[in-house]
Amino acid sequence: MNVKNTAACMAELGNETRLSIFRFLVKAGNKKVLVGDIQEEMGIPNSTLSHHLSRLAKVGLILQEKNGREIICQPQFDQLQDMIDFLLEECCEGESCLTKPNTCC
Amino acid sequence: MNVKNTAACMAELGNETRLSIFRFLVKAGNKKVLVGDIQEEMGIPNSTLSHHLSRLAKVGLILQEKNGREIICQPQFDQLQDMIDFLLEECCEGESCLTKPNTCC
DNA sequence: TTAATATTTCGATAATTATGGAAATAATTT
DNA sequence: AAATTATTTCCATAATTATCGAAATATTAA
Repeated sequence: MNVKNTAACMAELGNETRLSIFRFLVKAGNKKVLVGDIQEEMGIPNSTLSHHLSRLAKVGLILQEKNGREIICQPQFDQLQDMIDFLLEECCEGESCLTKPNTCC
Repeated sequence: MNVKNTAACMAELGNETRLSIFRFLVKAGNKKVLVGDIQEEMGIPNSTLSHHLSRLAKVGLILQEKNGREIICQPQFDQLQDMIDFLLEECCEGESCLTKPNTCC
């Protein structure tokens, strides 16, 4: 992971609509969630939803798998974890940290 | 934590310059870092840096404490942790998850 | 082979953001 | 008090983004 990638992921999750979509997928976990399911949950127009999903997919936070005329959306936990790891990578240069000594490093 | 707050934090970290600034502060941990130190590290104009710092402060990811004519900047680990926690809050509805069973929930 | 369904692409508009120069403020030193 | 230092505010510009209606595409069902 690097700054560019991590910032890109963060930016995508930095939109309320996309964050809600992503959390919905994270919650669903290994269930098969279709674009239509997300639309029903979120109540936003097709085109808007499609825009957000393609952005999440572009940075690797979700994967879209085609199945007939439906598309299954899955969150990519590895990518999420890499993003979080990068954020704390060099925390406190290995020493104890301000608020919770030795817990964040 | 809620969607609004978390998205706001993510959005701020979704900019490469701000992410670099924030990681620099996280790395420094409990050392006193001044705006000028960050400027030296980043090599960007005063006005641009000030803009980014005030955005990070606005969402609570950093705290700026005035000390004479200098300003000490500190990362807010609690806010960071809350943000990360919210992201995984309802992960897999408590069941094992796709990539690393029982590790993310 | 027509109709229905699921999803994306196109196109336009409004809003937000990043950037940095110049001036302003505020604290310290001379 | 004048000069220096640290940082912010103001201003303008260019770039990116969110939104959604309408049309397009692709798959399945009638």
